[in-house]
Amino acid sequence: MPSNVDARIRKSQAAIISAGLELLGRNSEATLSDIAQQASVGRSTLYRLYETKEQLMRAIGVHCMQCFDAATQHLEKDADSALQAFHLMFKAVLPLSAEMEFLMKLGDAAEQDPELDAIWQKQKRDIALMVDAAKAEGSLSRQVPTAWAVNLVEALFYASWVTGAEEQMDHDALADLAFATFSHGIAQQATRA
Amino acid sequence: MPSNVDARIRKSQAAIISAGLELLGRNSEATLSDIAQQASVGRSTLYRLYETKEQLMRAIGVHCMQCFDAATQHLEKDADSALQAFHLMFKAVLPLSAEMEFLMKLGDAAEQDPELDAIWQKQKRDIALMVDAAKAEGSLSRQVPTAWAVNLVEALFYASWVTGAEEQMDHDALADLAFATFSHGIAQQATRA
DNA sequence: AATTTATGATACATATATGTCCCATAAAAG
DNA sequence: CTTTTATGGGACATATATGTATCATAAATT
Repeated sequence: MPSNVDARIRKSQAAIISAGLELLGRNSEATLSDIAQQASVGRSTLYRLYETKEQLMRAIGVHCMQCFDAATQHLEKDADSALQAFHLMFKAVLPLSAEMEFLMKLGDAAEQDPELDAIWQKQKRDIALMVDAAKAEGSLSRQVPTAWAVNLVEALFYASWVTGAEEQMDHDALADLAFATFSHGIAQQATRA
Repeated sequence: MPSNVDARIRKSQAAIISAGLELLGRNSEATLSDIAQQASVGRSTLYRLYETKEQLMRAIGVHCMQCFDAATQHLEKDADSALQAFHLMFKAVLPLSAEMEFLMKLGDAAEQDPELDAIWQKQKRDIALMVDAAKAEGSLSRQVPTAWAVNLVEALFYASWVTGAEEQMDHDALADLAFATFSHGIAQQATRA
């Protein structure tokens, strides 16, 4: 899609978002000068495209959400069951490590910004729906609070990301570990003597 | 213990550490002025006691580690099994929510500071020893990488802390949830048809 | 090819957090 | 009670990130 906006702008924006994702992900106090340099873009251009630092953070946050949405959109269609959807989710999300790192490190900054917080809460609501579907299906225990399950998913993202960074494990193996931990951890105990 | 240091210094230090724990935990870009004010202490006093902001962060980090150590020291003695030690650990650690929040939000700042990083790594090594003990005992699966189990513990701390902040759940219930998720999640599957 | 438009470099203004110094005062220590 | 010592407040210096404005140049759109 050509999109009726100047090609130079699109190029600059892409470079800035990518650089910001990397630098702000690694160190949330990275400077706009650092980001401009990393993006091979003049500092003026950055300020022309994003009025303030918060707007840049917001733009990157939105970008991350779009990535997540794109990666997780078709889960419910492709999955055999509501539970399996979580497996596909881990497989789809773990490769987005840069975006994950950004959202992780974002943390407190997100709470202050209403727009970023809205994004974050929407993600959680989507996961909550998946949890409820799995409960309705009978594959997740109704004893487990939905809020716990949702936060557990986030936590498993975190654990996967950290483990992937420390050890040299590929995303697929991590996704399997995460899903096994998730499902066996809060699955309804089928047959117990 | 009177400790041969002036009573005023001890009082100031305690107030500063407490204020820093709270403010830096909530927003890692809190100002030294903010902290001094919250501690009801002159800014000069803060600078007299801690030469730089990093030193203050370090001091708070050390304080947190001491709290964790104090809370988890007797686990292995009191626990019936290596696995149960994790249950006691969750119960002991979750009430330290301020310290947890600080260490969570610390994140990237810790990696930069060698002393804080050393503290962090030591914590992980201690947990790794507990994991290995539980593996040796046969209550945790040897299939699960120790690194994964360690990061899972951290992740469950995170999930517990977030859930506790969102919902109004008491620490004991959260500890039970976390332990159940942990043990059923990576436990050796006893009898499976 | 002509025109429009984004770019990058530079200079400039500003706010703010950090860190230092000093001194009268108050509170411990002896 | 006397001496020692930490405190708090204020003034001061400094570095640095943010944000603004200008303009010649280069790259797109037409």
